[in-house]
Amino acid sequence: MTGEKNESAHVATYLIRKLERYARLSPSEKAALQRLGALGVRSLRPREDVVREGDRPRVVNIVLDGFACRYKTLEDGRRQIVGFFMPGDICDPRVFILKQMDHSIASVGPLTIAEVGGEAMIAVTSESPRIAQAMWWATMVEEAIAREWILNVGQRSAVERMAHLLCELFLRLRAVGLTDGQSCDLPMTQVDLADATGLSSVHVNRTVQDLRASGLIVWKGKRLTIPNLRALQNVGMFNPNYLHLDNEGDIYDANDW
Amino acid sequence: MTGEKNESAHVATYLIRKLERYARLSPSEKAALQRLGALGVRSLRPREDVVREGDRPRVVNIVLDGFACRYKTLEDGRRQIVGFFMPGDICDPRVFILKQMDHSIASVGPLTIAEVGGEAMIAVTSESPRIAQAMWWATMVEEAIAREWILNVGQRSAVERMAHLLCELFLRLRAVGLTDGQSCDLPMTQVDLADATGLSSVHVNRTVQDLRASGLIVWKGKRLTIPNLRALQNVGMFNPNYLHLDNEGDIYDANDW
DNA sequence: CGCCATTTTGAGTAACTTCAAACTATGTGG
DNA sequence: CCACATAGTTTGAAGTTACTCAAAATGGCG
Repeated sequence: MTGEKNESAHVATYLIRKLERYARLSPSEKAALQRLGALGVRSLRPREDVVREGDRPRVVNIVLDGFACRYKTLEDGRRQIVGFFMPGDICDPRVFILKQMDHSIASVGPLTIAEVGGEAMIAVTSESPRIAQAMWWATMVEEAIAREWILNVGQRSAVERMAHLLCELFLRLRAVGLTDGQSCDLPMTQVDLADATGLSSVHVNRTVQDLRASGLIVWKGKRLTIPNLRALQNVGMFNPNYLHLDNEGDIYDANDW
Repeated sequence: MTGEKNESAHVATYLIRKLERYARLSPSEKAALQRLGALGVRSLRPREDVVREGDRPRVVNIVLDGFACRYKTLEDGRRQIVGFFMPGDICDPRVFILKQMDHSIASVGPLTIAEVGGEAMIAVTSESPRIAQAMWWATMVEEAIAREWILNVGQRSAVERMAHLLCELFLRLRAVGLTDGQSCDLPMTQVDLADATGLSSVHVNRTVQDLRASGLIVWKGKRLTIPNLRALQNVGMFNPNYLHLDNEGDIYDANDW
């Protein structure tokens, strides 16, 4: 029950934790983010669309709880997941600039999101340059993740790809405090992983079995354990630099508490 | 000799053309962009690195003339091109926020770029909200392109992939006025295309030959002709929506000329 | 002309796909 | 608590696409 305790008390907890990966925020900045996250809260069941390709984006979606994914489809039904969203992730702080969505967003497991109007997003960033910077940072990290995925799908073998993806998910979850030692919740099915890695679900299954057999992962019923993260990283040739998790904007840390 | 005439007279011609895909700019805004592009101009020979993974980003690079690419490599040498830059493209208007590059940028053919300091970038966007918006727009388009590449590499077959990539390059070039009817300059080698599509260069060669045999492309010595763009788009299941080229910000058009 | 980069060809192979069926969990209603 | 339905995982076997290796041909350039 990921984050249920926090959800009621602090809607934007993960958002704040995420942005604080870039720079520490002042209490008033945190309060502003809390207000953002509390605006319009929406709950979805697994596998529901949040926005569909072709829609005119009306609001900025911020993930409060659960997982979502961006995906694109080809005319003939082939589907590619092009990114995962987890608590704290902002689905493009400036989407509303665009006339139409070029991809869809859907829930993976059960999902809670905040819907924030464009004006509110602009307001929060124009009031705090540090938040504005943090939004740019988050956007660049997203782009970096997309590029790493191109590398993943373009060059890595099936085992490498799976290992890499699992490392990424684990580290991103850990960055917002959603891991529990070596374990974390993972609501996605093998079919989802297939769509995300560009492999067939059959091959994903065999690959997962390989990783299990090597003792690199323990994965049962929506719960993933990585006994030796370093080892899994090696298999996936995972270099975490693209996640830019090391408090890069520490120069911008708030000093007004 | 792509853009040589313009280069001396109007350094930032393509940058302006590109941003005007989003919203028409006022003369003073254009002048500001001209000044940006004229700051530090740098020329590179083919296959030289502009920035390397691990570097601390110092400046924002803006392509004035020629092609560049972003690429990432794996420990064992496998290389993936994760995006191409062409004249008018900005290599991340806010890179300097990050502590280190998570990828490298290199010239493809001969390349001319402008190096713009972070302060100048901030200045130009804070002076004109329309330019600021246009920078966000350009960034989102870049991300959209990256996502489309994930789809390309993850789901499309070799022929589809090649067709799709060529359509993208052609349309992006056309958007800044660098096509000549059905033709355009393309400095990349088949090895580059292989690195960009995640295929082996041998297979790229065979795929290109297929496309040639079907009359879909004429490609000889750095010059590409697409006799029937619609047909090539169909083969690649190319939907241009992700390029957001249709003057999406027309509401923001300047009315002060 | 000669050198080097690039493209092209051939042949054998590996990685992953497809299809189809069986098995296992999970949740629901009686 | 069982029976059933449904979603998800697992297995087997055969097929394909694209890869590798290696060599030959072509092209561009000084």
